[in-house]
Amino acid sequence: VKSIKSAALRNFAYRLVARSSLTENEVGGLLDLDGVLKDVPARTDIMRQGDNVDYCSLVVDGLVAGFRQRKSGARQIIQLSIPGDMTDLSLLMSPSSGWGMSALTRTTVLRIAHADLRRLIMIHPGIVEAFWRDCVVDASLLAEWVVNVGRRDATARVAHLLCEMALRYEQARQGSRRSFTLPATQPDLADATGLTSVHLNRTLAVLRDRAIVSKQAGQVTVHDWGELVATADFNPAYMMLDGPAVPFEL
Amino acid sequence: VKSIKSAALRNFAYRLVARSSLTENEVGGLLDLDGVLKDVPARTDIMRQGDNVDYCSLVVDGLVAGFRQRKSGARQIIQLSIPGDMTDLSLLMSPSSGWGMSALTRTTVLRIAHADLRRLIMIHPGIVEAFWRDCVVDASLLAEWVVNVGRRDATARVAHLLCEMALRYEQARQGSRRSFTLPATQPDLADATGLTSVHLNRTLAVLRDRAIVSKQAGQVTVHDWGELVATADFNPAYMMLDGPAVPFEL
DNA sequence: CGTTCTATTGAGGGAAGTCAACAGTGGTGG
DNA sequence: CCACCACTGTTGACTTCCCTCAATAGAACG
Repeated sequence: VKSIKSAALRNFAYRLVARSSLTENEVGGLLDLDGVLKDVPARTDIMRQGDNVDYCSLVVDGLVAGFRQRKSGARQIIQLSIPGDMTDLSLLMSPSSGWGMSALTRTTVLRIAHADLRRLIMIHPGIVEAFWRDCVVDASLLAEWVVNVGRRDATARVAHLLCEMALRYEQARQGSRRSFTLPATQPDLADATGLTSVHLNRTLAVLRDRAIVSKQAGQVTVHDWGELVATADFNPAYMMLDGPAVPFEL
Repeated sequence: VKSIKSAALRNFAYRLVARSSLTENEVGGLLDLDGVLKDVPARTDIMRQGDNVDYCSLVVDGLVAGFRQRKSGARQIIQLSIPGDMTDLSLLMSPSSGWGMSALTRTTVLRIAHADLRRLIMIHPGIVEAFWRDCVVDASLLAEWVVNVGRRDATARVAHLLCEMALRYEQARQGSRRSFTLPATQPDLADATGLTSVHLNRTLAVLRDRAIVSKQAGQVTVHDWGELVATADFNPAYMMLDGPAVPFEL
């Protein structure tokens, strides 16, 4: 149990360090965090929109979707969180959750109290910056999702989502861009791309028939990365993967 | 000139204070900021995606759109900034601009150096929180835009955008939700909603014919706010207008 | 006073949605 | 251990919402 927690915290620290310069001391503070492990079955809500909670959820294993729902029931997935992601760091700055959270597959999360996180950022200014920057990165992904559903047709949309997830899993050292595990169902992917599950199915078939990418029971295999990038009109700049910015100082 | 600047800074402080508790001292620090006023003609780029700048832009007057563009040229507007908004506070956490900025109408912005803003947040921890929270609010708007283009039809989409802008102008004390000035052309609104300008025109016609809302040369008149909210499936919770959260402390 | 942008309208086409049926699959409980 | 059941994936036929192309009038701007 202890090793599971520390592995998860290491993944989280790794994600932060990819974009922010942290001192050894600060990384140590991150790794010293503790929380409560929660196992969540597939297809169950972790949090509802508007809920007030006093902890953040670090994904240890599985896949978590943030979503908003219309009165009609139509669901739009806003964000996908993979192991090593904190699903809702922005909760530190907001009294209640801006969107619902649902486990798409069997998932385990580590709940870390806001009080602990706040204590940490009071001590280490570099961590404030890293957390804030993490929220900015999430916003940049959101902006690209607006472009995705707003200005790409179904094929490009699905291809783009797969490009993004490929690089994220690769960056998190959980597979490569050529092959990774994405335990989301077709209805889930439809909700993430603003399509219906029927049309998403047809779109995946097109990408498979063109020998670009295929998905079998959660396993995504990219046969032609170049073609995938081309059909998605994918430019990874928005993911801010270019390494840490200059340290935060005057 | 001096009074223009300080009015703009007051508007900005007002926006922050609506969601964050700041001390008098901190507000004073904000109001003491200074920068360079820039006049920008209508339909001109302020910043291109990927540009590196060392200042943030506070909208003094006019309307600024943040957008991303596909290789094909298709443009998606990501964000609209009205007077009192800082267009790109997130630049403090990112080496280069994640999206382009364009003035939709004749606009004047106040450029404030990153160094000055950083100096301010080094001194006042409450301002760090306020800035960070401002980025979180922007992300929440982005999330709702994903829902908008992903899961609403054209009528609801346009209605929703108008609801959001109505409350924002009202909140910023620049008109009321029944009547406000939105100096965006129909092609602009189309780019913000993921529609074509032709279809946006027809959609506006529908809303006008139903006596819900009409737009004449930048002036938006809401004839039936309840109907507008209903057709938009609008729930303002995501705008975080419920006043300041508890002050930031342990 | 032309030029360019903006708003409007029509006709036709196409991408994605809807409804429906069925096969595969995995989990669960008897 | 097997049988059931719910979920997932797949396919077909039909519909519809939105796009495309095109033309024109009006407004803003130099």
